Amino acid sequence: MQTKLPLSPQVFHILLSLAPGEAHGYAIILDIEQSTEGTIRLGPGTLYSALKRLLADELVEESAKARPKDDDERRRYYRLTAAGRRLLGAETSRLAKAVGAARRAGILKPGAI
Amino acid sequence: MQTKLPLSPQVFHILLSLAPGEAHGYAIILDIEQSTEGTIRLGPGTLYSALKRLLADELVEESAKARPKDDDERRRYYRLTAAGRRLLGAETSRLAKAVGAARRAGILKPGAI
DNA sequence: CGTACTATATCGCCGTACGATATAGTATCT
DNA sequence: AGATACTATATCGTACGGCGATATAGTACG
Repeated sequence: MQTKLPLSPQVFHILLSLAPGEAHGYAIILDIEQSTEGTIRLGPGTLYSALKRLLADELVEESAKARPKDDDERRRYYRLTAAGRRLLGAETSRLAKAVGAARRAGILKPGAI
Repeated sequence: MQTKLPLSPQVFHILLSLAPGEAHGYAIILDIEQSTEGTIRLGPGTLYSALKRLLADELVEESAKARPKDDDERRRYYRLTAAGRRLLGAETSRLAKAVGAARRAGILKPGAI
């Protein structure tokens, strides 16, 4: 994968899901669906293949976190690397500029978020 | 093409380029490169195939605008349809929410745009 | 005891981003 | 005049990635 901008919306949301801390794959799927109000839905093919690429590019790493003893054994936890966090920041900044340009072009209704 | 969200960054910028008014293909390429400071660069393959799809989906239409008499005859001008403008607005709103979420997650350095 | 959910993983299809190439007119430089 | 670069659109082939389908299997519920 090209580790440069722009990121696909899917990859951006995967990284964003990992920003607060570690999460396992299925939790990422649910989090993205919830936080985007259903606009972005990842199937397993999208998520696990994207995670594999992110691991290979060292933007994400697997974390051997201390699990509570009733945690589902199948879960694998992931977290951002420093490079992943930087890339997420760069993409966020790019998107913020794009939104600003769209605003200036009068795309959003006055008062829209 | 799916006329629903999310848009690819490339398609988003093509629509955004057409927001102020009509433009021809090559002008779109130059405008995107300039407005993104070189972050997004479309090759002809990307632009013209995307335009073809946007025309087929009636998000963009060709405009027979009044040309100045010294205008390059080869140029073909495009403009947003109402549906295209709505879609661009929906995508902008989606991106604004995503940027807001990233901000709340502390991704951007304090003071960043 | 069947249905649904949780959880990860792989396969294959298909759309699309992209570079290469083609064509050709215009502009600039020497 | 000839070479080079830029403007402008178009098509082709490839490669990557998003995505659904499928597999596996454990958990939860009624």
